[in-house]
Amino acid sequence: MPVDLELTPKTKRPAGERCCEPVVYPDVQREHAARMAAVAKALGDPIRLQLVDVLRLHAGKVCVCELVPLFDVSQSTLSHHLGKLRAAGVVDSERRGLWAYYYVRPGALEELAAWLG
Amino acid sequence: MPVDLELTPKTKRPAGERCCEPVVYPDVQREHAARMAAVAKALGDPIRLQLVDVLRLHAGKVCVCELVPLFDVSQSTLSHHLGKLRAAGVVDSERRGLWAYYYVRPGALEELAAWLG
DNA sequence: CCTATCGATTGACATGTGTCGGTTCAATCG
DNA sequence: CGATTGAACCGACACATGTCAATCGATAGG
Repeated sequence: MPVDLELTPKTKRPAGERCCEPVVYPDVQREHAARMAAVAKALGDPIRLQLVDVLRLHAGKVCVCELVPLFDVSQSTLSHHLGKLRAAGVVDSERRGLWAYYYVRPGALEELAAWLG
Repeated sequence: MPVDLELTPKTKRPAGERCCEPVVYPDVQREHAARMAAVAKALGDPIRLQLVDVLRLHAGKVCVCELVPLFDVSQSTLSHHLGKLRAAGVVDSERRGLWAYYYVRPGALEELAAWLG
């Protein structure tokens, strides 16, 4: 798990010699990082982060019509943000008749939270 | 602190009446969210997240010349990513002669980590 | 000095993102 | 049925982002 980079003391490279051993970042960790980066990216917009915040404060499911007035953007923009959150697996929705209810997918933030420690 | 959204049972609005009370998202929380979103955005790229990962695994400072061979991108691209991380306050660097050493700024991830809790 | 190295900066480019106004479509009410 | 409503979808647009090759400034070695 811990990538073992040796921190060699630096001297100017003697022309043609490599700076340091070609350390490899393990593939497992690469996929791990890619998944977490996708979640972080989804949270990387103030509106989306606030959406998740509100959704988490109500453990239950929240109707879109209650989310829209919270923000200073159009309904279509909000729908777009919700779509991004869903695409990233952070959130999911359930349609009941005319209304759509969103909720944070349980465990969706776990991996990232654990990594951030 | 907890935004109190009442989850009113939904019936079709009688034309002209508002869907729900205009609940306000407190400004304090807005700034809080903006700060965290900025950090999340910085972590929202696989390479940048891996950079932070490597930097954290070495509690100390890591030379750029050791970071470059870890990734499959050009030196200038990596420099660009490091610049973004620094701009977001996640990382800082220290120049020693010809070399630049990067490290994760202590506490930089705390707020986001606590929120993800 | 002259030259090579480290790492940041610049310019260019294709692609992605946030935003909006309209439109669409299913569900609902009268 | 016909009209209305909630919410997703569709361009369109300006702007940001990730990437590279090329260049530059500072530093170090010979």
